[in-house]
Amino acid sequence: MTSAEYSPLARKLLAFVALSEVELAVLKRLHQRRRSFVAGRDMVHQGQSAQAAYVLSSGWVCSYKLQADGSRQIVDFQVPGDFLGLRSVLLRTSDHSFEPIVDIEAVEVLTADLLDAFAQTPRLATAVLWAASRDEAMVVEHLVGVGRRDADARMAHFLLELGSRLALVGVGSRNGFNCPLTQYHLADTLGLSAVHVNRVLRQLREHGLLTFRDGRVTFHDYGGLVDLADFDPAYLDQTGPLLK
Amino acid sequence: MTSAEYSPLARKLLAFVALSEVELAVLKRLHQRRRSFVAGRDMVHQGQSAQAAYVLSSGWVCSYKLQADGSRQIVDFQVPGDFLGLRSVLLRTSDHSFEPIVDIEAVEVLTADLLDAFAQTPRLATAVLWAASRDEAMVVEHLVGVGRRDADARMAHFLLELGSRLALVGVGSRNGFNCPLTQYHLADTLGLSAVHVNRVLRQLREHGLLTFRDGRVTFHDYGGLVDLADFDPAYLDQTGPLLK
DNA sequence: CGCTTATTTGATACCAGTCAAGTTCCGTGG
DNA sequence: CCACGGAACTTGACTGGTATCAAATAAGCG
Repeated sequence: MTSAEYSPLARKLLAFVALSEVELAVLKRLHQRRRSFVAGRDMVHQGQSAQAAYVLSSGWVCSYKLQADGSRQIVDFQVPGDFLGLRSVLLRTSDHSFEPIVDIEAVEVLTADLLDAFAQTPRLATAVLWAASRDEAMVVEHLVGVGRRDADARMAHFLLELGSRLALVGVGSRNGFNCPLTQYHLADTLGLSAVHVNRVLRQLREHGLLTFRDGRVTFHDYGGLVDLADFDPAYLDQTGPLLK
Repeated sequence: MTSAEYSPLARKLLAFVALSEVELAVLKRLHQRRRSFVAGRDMVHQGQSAQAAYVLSSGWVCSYKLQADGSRQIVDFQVPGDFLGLRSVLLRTSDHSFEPIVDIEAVEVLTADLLDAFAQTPRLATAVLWAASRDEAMVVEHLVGVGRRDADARMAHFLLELGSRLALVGVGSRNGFNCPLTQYHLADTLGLSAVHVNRVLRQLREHGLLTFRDGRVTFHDYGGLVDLADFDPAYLDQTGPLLK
């Protein structure tokens, strides 16, 4: 089997743990049901108990939490191959909502099937734990940004991280990437107001660092951005299977 | 075997997954080596690759990230029974540093032993995944606070969460809890300056909500704090084993 | 073409940071 | 026993980064 034939999830997990034919087969049985969701309409609502998780096949999703006062905080974004709602399933309560940024395709994974698969193939559980750890590392980096970086550095760091993640799955490079997000998404991600996001983007543009325009992010001065944001992609990169 | 005889880690995992005698025995073999660390001196340094994780037996630890400009962001706190450095082990790079707040006792868990144990007893891997998910849920809640709550609500939410966590392990109640943190710890946790932390604490005190003084947090108006912080402890609570 | 959504810009207000100085508390050594 | 030094805490005055309010301009879309 060549790499191209694997599902997005298999490709992701293979970066962490070398899986046998048997384990890959178990993995394959996990997700049979394909589902589509349209942009802008929530997939799962906060507080709702989830019986299924998803693996994103195509499109972008963000997960966020709403506050009593109506403001929202976007926690992270999922791109193809990412898990979606794994924590909701494990903790038996959806503590997030999920919004598809564009129309998406996802495969459903039932809780019971997932737990069965873990019992059958321990290495699979380890692989998922690994993937979850990487996701947590991104949330941690996000927290640091919101807590301790000013608006410019926060924006630069976020867009650099997103660029790196997309480059890892083959979409985008050091020159930039296509990006369906609105400035409101950026605001809710970075803990800023939409108005200020606009000003920050203007500043970055006027300083010759990057442009965010017409659904595309273009990096004009990658090194300058890395300096500004103190960006270190170590936590994203996985050079090869950790467990042979 | 009665509950009191379990190790802190076993007690924690039993809240998520019912473990057999065999699994508990595997768990017990995992941590044989006890280690102590003195307050204020880092256990693991950022960037250093870790070969071992720890389970905290007694004391408090915080994990944090340092920025190039010298500021730091505390990501979370560990109290007895919590994992420490699990992500560092899994991702083979320590992306945090750990500071013992007071003198602590911890048991060392070697990476290789942990992975072996997962292979032998899949349910153990599932249990650890569960525990890691709860930890991530706390980081997410922390992110929301820093991104979208003003300083007062942020402080109130943090102290309420800490109180609830401590109550779960039997230390502290709705009246308050003993707290070895300095106002600098609070500042680095909440993304505020130490000066402003002091002002916020004064306000909360003057409004009759809580006092932070002489190593003790006292809640004067629990309901008022819950309102101010929009606090919902659902993500902390685990009513019983999810996997029988 | 008129509606809505996204973006842009200016003016003003306020939350929280910074700087500076002072207090309390405690441990240590003379 | 007291003097000293350091760490944590406290308070005031001022500054500055972002939010908020308001309005104008573009860009899709039925």
